Amino acid sequence: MLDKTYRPDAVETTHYERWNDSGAFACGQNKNAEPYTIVIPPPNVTGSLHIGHALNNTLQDILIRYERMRGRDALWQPGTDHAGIATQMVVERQLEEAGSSRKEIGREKFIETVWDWKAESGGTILRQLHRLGASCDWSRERFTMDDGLSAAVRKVFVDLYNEGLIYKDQRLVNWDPHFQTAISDLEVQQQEVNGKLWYFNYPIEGEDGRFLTVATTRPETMLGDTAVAVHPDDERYKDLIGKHCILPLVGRRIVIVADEHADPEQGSGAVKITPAHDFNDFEVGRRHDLEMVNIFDIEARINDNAPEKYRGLDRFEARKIVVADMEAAGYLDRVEDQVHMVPYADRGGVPIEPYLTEQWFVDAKTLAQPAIEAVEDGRVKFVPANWSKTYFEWMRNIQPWCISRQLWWGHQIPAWYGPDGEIFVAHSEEDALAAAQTHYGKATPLTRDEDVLDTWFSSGLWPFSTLGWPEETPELARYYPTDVLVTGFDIIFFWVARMMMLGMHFMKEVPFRTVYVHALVRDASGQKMSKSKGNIIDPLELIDKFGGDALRFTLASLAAPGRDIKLSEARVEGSRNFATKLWNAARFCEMNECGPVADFDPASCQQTINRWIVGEVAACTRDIDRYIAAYRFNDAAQTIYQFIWGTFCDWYVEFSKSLLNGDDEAARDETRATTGWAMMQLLRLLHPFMPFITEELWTQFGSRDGGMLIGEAWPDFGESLDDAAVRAEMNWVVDLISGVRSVRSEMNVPPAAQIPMLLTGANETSAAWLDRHGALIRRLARLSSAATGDTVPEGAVQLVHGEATAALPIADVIDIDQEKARLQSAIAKSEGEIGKLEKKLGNQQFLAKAPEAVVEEQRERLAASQSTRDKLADALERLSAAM
RNA sequence: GGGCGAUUAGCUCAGCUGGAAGAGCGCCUCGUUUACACCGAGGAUGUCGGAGGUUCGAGUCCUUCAUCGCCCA
Repeated sequence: MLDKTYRPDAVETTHYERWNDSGAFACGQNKNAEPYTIVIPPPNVTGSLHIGHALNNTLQDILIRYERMRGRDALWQPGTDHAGIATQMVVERQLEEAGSSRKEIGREKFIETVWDWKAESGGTILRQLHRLGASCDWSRERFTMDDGLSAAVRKVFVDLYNEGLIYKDQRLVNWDPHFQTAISDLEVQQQEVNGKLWYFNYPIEGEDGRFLTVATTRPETMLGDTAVAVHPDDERYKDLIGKHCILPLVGRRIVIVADEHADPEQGSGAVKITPAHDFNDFEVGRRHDLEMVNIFDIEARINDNAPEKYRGLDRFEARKIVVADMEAAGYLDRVEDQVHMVPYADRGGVPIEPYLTEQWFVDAKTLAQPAIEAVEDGRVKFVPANWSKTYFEWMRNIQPWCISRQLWWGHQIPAWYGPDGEIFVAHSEEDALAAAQTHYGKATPLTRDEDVLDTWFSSGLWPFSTLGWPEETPELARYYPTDVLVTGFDIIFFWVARMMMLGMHFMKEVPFRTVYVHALVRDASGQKMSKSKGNIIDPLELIDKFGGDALRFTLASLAAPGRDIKLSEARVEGSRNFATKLWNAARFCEMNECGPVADFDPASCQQTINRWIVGEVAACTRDIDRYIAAYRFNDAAQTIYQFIWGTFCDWYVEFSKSLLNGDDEAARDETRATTGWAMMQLLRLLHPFMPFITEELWTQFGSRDGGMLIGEAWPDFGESLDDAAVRAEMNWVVDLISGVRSVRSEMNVPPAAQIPMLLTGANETSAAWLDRHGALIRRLARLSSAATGDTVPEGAVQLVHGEATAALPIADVIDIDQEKARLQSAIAKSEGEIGKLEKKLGNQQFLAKAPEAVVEEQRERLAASQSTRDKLADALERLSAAM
C-alpha cells in the first residue's frame, strides 16, 4: 500500500542508483536504433550546481529520456572542462593558505597538485546532477584534460598551424595584470565606474604659449603617448597637422596627425594617442606608422620606457603622481567628473590592461566562414530562430582569437623553439626534435613554449573529441553530428561559435543540427542572481525541500522560448503538490484494484467513459509529442499537468467511481483495467519531466516484469482511439454537471442537500445520454434524481443546457428575486453576444471576404446564443408566472 | 550608437501561422462526499502600455511614441 503522501527524499536516490547501476543510461543498448545525441555543455570542474545548470540539464534530460523511450539509442555525453584560470585560482589560493605558492613549488609540482585537487574536489557538479535525475551516460564521462582529448587538442593545433590558420603575432591583447596572462575579449566585463576626465595641455613645438588640449580618463598612459590626433575636417586644428607637440613630463616630440578617430564633438576635439595601451589608438598607430611605446610591465607597473621618476609605480599610483606633476607644471587644464566604462577581468576582478605582447592567434575569420554558411543554409537551426542573428552578428565581425594563456594549468602549446627562435610545432617533443635535426642538420636542443591554450580551444572540440576523435572510433561514426545542443545565450560566442568553427573544419560536418537557446533564470523579482546580491536560489535546497521532480517540473513549465525565467519557491511548491496529486491518484488506483492487466486492449472498451479516457490519453500524447518536437517545454508540461489534474483526476476518476462501485461486473472489470492502463500511460508521459515519482509508482505497482519505467516505450496510439461522438457525449455530461454545480452554488443550495433535477425539452440524444450517465451525474452534481420531463415544475431554478433546460425544483430554498436577477443577467449576456454576432453577420464585407467556414461558425454561434436567450426568457417567464 | 526583447487578471507569465481573452499562485464563498486539505466545489478581477495604420476582422501584422530589460560598441 502506498503511503499517504509522497516523500521524494525517501526514493529519489534509490531510483537514481538503480537506473545507473542497471546501465539504463548507457548508449548503444540497441544497435539497430537510430542514435540521438546530446553533449552536455561541460561545466567548469571547479563549479557547483546553480539554478542555471539545473534548468539547462533538466531540459536536456527531458529530451534524452523522451527520445530513449521513443526507442532511439540515446547518448547524453557528460563531462567537465578544466577551466584554466578558475582552477589555477582555486589551487593557488589553497597553496597560499598553506603558506606556499605556485612559483615556489614550480610548474611540474603545481600541475600535480591541481590533479590531486581534481581527484578530490573536481566534478562536484556532476555528482550534484544526480540529484536532478540527469540520465547521462556516466561510463563515458570525459574531461578536457584527459589524454584522448589532449591528443585532439594537439592535433588541432598542429594542423591549424600547418594550414596557416594558427600564427604568432605581436598584438594588443586584454591583459590581466593579476594573473599575468592574456584573456579573451569575452572574458572581459565592461563596468561602469565614476571616474574623471582630465584635460591636459600639450605645448606645441615652436609656437610659444600655444597648446593642444587633450582629454583622458587614464592620465598615466600619457607617458606612452606617441601622437595627438585631430579630425581631418576640424578647422580649428588644420594648421597643426604634421606639426609636433612636446609631451610634458617626458619631453618626447610627438606628431599631430589627422585621423577620423578624433571626434570634433568630443572634449576639445583632439585626442592623445597611446598605441601600446588602447585598442583604438593601436589602430591609429598602425594607420600612421606611429611608434608603440609600452610603458607597463606584466604587473602593470611603469617600466623603463618611462622617465625614471615613475618607474616601478603601479598604474593607480602613477595616475596620481602624473596628475599632480602635470598640475604642478601648469599643464592641467581642468578636471571633470565622468562616468565611463572600465574593462574588468571576469575572474580575479582587476581592471584589465590592453597590453602589447606576442601571443598565438587563430585565424577565426577564415574558420568562421563555413560556420556562418552552415547556419545560413539551415544545416544548423537556432531555436528560437532569432538567436541566429546574434550568432551572425558576432561571427561576421569576428576578431583573431587569442588562444595562448600565460598559465600553467591547461594544454601546453605544442611549439618548441630552437636557439635562434625557429618555431617547431609538433605532436610531441620527439617529433619536434626530429624536425629540428632536419632543419639544423644536427641534433639541437629545443625549449618548449611555456604557455597553455585557452580552455575554449579544447571545449570547442567537445562534440567530437569526447567521441574519440582523432581516432576513428565507432562512437564517432555513430553519434556525430549530435542532434541538439542545449545552452544559454551567454555562451553562444564563447562556445557555440567555437564548436561550429572547429567542427566544420575538422569533421567537415556540423557539430549539432539544432541549438536550443534557453533563458536565464532570475529570482522572483527578476533580478539576475549573484552572490553579491545574496539572491541566489540554490537548486539543491529546493530539491531537499520539494524534491528533484518538483524542481524539474517547475523549470520545464517556466521554460517558454525566448523569455527569462523568474523562479519563486511558490511555483516549486505547486509542482510538489502536483506530484502529490498524482501520488494520490495512484493510491486511488491501488485501492480500487486498477492495475495493469495483461492483454488489455484500449480499443476494446465498451463503456463510454472508458472509451473517452483512452481517446483523451492518445490526444494528450500527440500534444506532448508536438510540443517537445518544437522545444516548447512549457506547453508540454502544461499539457500533462492539465491532463493529469483536470481530465484524469477531476473527471475520469470521479466518473469511474460509479462503475467501480456498481453491480455490473463486466463494466467494473473493464473500468479497473482502463483506469490502470490510463495510469500507466500517464506515468510514461510524465516520466521525462518527473522521472523519480513516476519510476517509484511504476515500481510499486506498474511493473509487471520488474522492468523499469525508464526503459519503457513511449505511448503512441496515433488517432486509432479517437472517438468524436464519445467526446461530445462526455463534454455534454461535464457541462451539465458543471452547470448544476454552478447554479447550486450561486443559489446557496447547501452542498449536502440532494435535490431532484428534471431535464425538459431534451432531444433523443440528450435523453439517452442522461439515461446512460444518470448515476454519475447524480453523484457529481449531488442530485436525488435526474430524469427527463415535459413540464418545468413551478418555482424551479432553471438552467439552459444545449437544446434542453434543466430544472431544479427547489422553490422552498431559493430566493425568487435572486433567481430572477440571475436569469436576467444571463439573458443580458446572451444578448450582448447576439448583438455582436448579428453585427458581424450583417456586414456584407465580412460575408464576402471571410472564409466560408468562419462565416458558418459565426452563424452557428448566433443560432446557439439565440436559442439560449429564448430558453432563458422562457425560464424567466415561468418564474414570473408562478408568482 | 548598433542589435534583440518585453509591456495581457493583484503577482508571475502562456496565447505558435490574425477569426469567441488563458494558466499557476494569490484573493472571496462553501465543503472533513470512503485517492488527495500538498484537497474538493463555486466565484470575482482584463478598453491585452499610448496613438495611428493594414484588414471583413488585430492581444496577434505595420508605423510611431512611452517605459523597462539584455547583448554588443
